[in-house]
Amino acid sequence: MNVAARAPRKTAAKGRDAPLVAWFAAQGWKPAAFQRETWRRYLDGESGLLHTPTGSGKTLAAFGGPLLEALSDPAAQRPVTGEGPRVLWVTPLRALAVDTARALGQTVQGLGLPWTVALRTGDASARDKRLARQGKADVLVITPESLALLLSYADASSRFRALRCVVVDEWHELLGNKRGVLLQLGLARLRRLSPGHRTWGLSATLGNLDEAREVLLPQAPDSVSVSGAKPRKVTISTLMPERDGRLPWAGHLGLSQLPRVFKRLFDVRASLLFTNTRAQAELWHRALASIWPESPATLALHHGSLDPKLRALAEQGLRDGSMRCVVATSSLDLGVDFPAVDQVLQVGSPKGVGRLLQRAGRAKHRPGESGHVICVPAQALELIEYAAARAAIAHGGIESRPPPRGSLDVLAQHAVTLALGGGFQADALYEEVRGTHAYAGLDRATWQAVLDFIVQGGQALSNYPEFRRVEIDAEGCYRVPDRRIALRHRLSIGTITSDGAVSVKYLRGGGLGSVEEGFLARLRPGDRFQFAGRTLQLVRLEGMTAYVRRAKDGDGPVATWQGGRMPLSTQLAREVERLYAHPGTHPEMRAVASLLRIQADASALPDSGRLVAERIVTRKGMHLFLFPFAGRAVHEALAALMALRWGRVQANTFSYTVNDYGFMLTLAETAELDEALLRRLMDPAGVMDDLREGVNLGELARRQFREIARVAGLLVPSLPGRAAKSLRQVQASSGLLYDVLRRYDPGHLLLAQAEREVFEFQLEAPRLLAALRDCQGRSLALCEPKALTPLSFPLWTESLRGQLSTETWQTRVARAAAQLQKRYARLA
DNA sequence: GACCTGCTGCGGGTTG
Repeated sequence: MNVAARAPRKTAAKGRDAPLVAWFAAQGWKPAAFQRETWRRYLDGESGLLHTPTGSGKTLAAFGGPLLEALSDPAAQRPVTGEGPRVLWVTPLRALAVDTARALGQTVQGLGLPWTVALRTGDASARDKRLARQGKADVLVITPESLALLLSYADASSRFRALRCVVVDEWHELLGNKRGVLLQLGLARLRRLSPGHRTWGLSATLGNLDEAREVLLPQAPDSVSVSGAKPRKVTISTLMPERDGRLPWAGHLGLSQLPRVFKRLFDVRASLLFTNTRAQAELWHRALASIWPESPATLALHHGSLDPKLRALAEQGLRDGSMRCVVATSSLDLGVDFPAVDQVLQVGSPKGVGRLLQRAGRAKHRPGESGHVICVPAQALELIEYAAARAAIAHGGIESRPPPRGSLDVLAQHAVTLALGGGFQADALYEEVRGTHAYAGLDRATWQAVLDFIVQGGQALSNYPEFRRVEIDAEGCYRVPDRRIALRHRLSIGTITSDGAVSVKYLRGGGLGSVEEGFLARLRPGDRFQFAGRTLQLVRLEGMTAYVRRAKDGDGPVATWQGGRMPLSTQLAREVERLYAHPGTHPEMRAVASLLRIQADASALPDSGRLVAERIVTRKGMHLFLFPFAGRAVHEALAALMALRWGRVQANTFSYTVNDYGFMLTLAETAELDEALLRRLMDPAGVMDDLREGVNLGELARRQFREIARVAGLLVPSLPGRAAKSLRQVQASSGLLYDVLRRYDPGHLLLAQAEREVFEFQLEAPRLLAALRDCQGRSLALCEPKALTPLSFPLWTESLRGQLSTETWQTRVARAAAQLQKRYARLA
């Protein structure tokens, strides 16, 4: 149930919240209706989810309840002495934790409560860590990982006795991933240790808000979502191509828009320029720096592979207003607000509705003012995505974040944590974890397999003592007897895994960040490369550290990373598809009108009820282009699937290229193709079996297994301060484990988990199935255009990339583009 | 003349 905050009801009017209202008044504020509503519900003993945009007083809404409770009860004001905390505040980000701890501390002080507020994250002060550890903090701000750590101490059960309230900030960020699952387990533990406390989640707008509440509060199925302040209106504008200035048909960098972006940057004081990839951010930063008229210190770069010190510098500049522009990736999507930012720009595809909203919201918060983002297209078809995002926002079509279920690696980790944290009884813990959303369906046999796994590693590994982590004592209690195992486990707590990266350092010390081994492998000492917004020269590579010196200038490749795939979200893709057929009045659609005319004339326009297929024969062979608009990952699986099935009908050699709109299947030999065959190739029946055969499942599962093995505690983590392990080392140990298990214990729970995750995450099987079913219901427009079309051209250029040098590639693309332009000139 | 693909997040210590 979703309730909007109304005027406070009678109970509140009776004045239970008077102390806070008075305090607010003294600050010159007036509590909002949703705040008083949240306080009232808290005082009535309720848990719930508070749905409200950032910067709207949600902190005081969530903190107010426990404050009021304490103000009316002298016993609750007494500082805790080992049984604390009273309030546990969970946030997914360290930086946010710091900010929150400060804000909560000021409030506590302002109200004259003798409480201690402490921060418990990896980088918290020793004092704060000690307070947390000894249960002497009244208010504790913590991350899901640090909470797991606290639960791993033998006296954990006595350190949460005073708990009255748990607040989970930015719950939408955790809901859809394994970090959220780890937190679900932690919360279930807290409910056991301290029955009766209340839990409040804070969430931004989300497609599955009700589900978000149910996952957070499985123990309170009739709890409510309180809607806070109205979400800020967000407007989207596009840096339209100038009259006659056309946009490229392919590509994603957007540097052709540099002069116009540059002008926009100097219209205001401070801007955030968002890109989709780290390499793209590096390129844009470099391009801007080459024409930057002000002090270089006013332009900065921010992404996840930069040294935290460099990132902090950029953030500080945004905070104190000295920064003019920061080029950033998602590393600045979240977290602390930067009131000095006047304007947000997004280069290239927004990828998702929620993502664009989030970025738009990073601009200055002024009461009553709407959020705004200026979209900068890198290629023509992206214009449609901007219009689609605007349309989706208008009717509230925002993405859901589906919560994971049954992640046995996380469960195994949690079980070892609790075995450390005073030990557990199998049956009691079974009931406890079944109380979470993620493991509500856990059966006895699987639970037993998890227990066997932590006790002896499973049958194939039982001879190796390092996998026998947990012992069962005479009372049937599961415990960790070995201190080394305890240390190892605490070191590998958490669900975030990443492969070893090479850190980049100056000879005289001073880290710049990290790059991937694969990128450095292409360089020799003396070579130059672009990273961290600088031109660097590689001096030498020592283990997992690259020593560099600053190069005056010169080229060299820009650092690249092989990150996630970020497929276009289903919501956005559907909207894009709809706009092709029903352009409406969006200015972006007017700008692509001639392009759509070409597409319609030479082939057909996509539509919600129509699937466009193009068959084009070139010297290379026969190309089939198909446009299901289902995102990269799905298209990859779909292309593999169709190649396999087609090969069964007729022997041939297949290759494919994919993007977010569709894929291109290339056949070495020309083949017959009609609608009936196409439909057969896309038949949803038997998809799973065919995928198993068609994609290299073994290799995918091997990779997925590496991450699962880490979370489950099978891989020995490198100790802090010691050299990081190279990818090859980790690959070797996880690969060995994988092979051993496959051979001697093929039913091992983690192997099954790896395969499941390959289907779910890498192949996006649920979305693939949905796409296939959806295609079944559509009419087919099987066209045979004489030349590449606006939709097929980008895929064709993509397919050339692997085969040609950059230069030849450029020439080929340019020539093809020129030919196309001539052919289509009469239409455009 | 149009072109360089792929994000983010966390985490030790039983002592000073």
